[in-house]
Amino acid sequence: MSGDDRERAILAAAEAMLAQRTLDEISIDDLAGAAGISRPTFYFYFASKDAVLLQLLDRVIAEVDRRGAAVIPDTSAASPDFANAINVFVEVFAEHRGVTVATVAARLSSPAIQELWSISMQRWVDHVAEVIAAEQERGAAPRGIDPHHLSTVLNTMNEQVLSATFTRTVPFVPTDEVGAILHATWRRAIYGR
Amino acid sequence: MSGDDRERAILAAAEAMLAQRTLDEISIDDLAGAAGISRPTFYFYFASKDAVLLQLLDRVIAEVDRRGAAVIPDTSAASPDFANAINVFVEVFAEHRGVTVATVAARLSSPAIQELWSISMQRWVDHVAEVIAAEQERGAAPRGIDPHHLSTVLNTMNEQVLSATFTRTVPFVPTDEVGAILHATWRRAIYGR
DNA sequence: CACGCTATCAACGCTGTGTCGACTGAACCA
DNA sequence: TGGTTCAGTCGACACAGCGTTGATAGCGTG
Repeated sequence: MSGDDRERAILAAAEAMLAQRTLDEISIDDLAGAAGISRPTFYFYFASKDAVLLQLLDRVIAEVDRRGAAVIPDTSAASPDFANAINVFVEVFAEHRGVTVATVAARLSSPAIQELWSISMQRWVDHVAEVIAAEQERGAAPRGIDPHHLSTVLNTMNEQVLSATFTRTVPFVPTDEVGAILHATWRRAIYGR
Repeated sequence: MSGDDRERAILAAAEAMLAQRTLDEISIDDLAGAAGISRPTFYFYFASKDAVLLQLLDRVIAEVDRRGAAVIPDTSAASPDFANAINVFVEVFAEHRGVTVATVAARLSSPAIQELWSISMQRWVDHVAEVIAAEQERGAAPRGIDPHHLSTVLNTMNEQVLSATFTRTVPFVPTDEVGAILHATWRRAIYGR
């Protein structure tokens, strides 16, 4: 087994385990064992557990961006399609719920994860803010809330609502309705009154 | 110094430290030291760090409920006052931001904190859901989103937006505007279109 | 064939947690 | 007054998990 295979094995083991338990219920020994190596050898491939999660998160974010590029609401569109964009988020994060949930927890303790998540969030927030501003510009959406602030709270809402739904932390909204509920709330918050 | 004094000293030390650093940057040794006792003696008073946080959180929730009772929107009110209710949340949690931030982190690992937070959230969600339902009933708010689901996403949004604001985790909205922004978003989400 | 590079791990030291057993002193009887 | 109880205290231990060091083994390549 080559080095690349080992690295892949660690990542695969981590994602599989994260589907079952928290990151800090997983020891480096567990990961190493699942990849067929000893703990010190783990450090040859990754500097820490967080570094593994960081790489998993990086993939997930790349997938969101890739699948999102096709459907992300356009500033120039007459009536931007938020529903599809939100659906991409819901679907991709649901497919990787272990990584998603672990990220939400780990970003509070790991600066690296914090930063990666932060940068991605900012990109999404900025883009949505532009779309909202354009809608206000053309009179389709009312002014009254700063587009960037509104975009921030809506994106933050999505993040936490999805995390709660995935972990079934009451109160939460059902998985199969979460996309529709979020979208309806966005539409009202952006276009309402 | 009596036993009760020691217990109070531990709680006070914990809240003071939480204003500066994370719960898991605080060791039991730190808490014991600050309260003038040794680590084993700490266990005479609390079963764990989480138990200390649990008690601090309990107080904060009690304060929210006490100060909230006066202003919580009434189902029978002609036009419920969400602004004041949200302000109570913002103010009380801001006064105890250390405890608030630690709670958001610890509930992912501590079942006891999870449960206390969960139960309180559910109470707030249920109450707001009733108010929304009443508003829909009397025709002041449009139907289209289930009141309980809407209440869930709005309360979840508040929780996360406040946490992000307190930790200054970008993207976040400024502290002095967060109440107004949340309230404006609630109003649109409940009454909009 | 020797040099360097990848890959590996036994063994170590460290930090933090939680427990056990023994000790102290004050209050409360008998 | 002298024993008993009990809240309060801590030294010392065992343990889990992290991260590092240093030594080793194999493989390719000039």
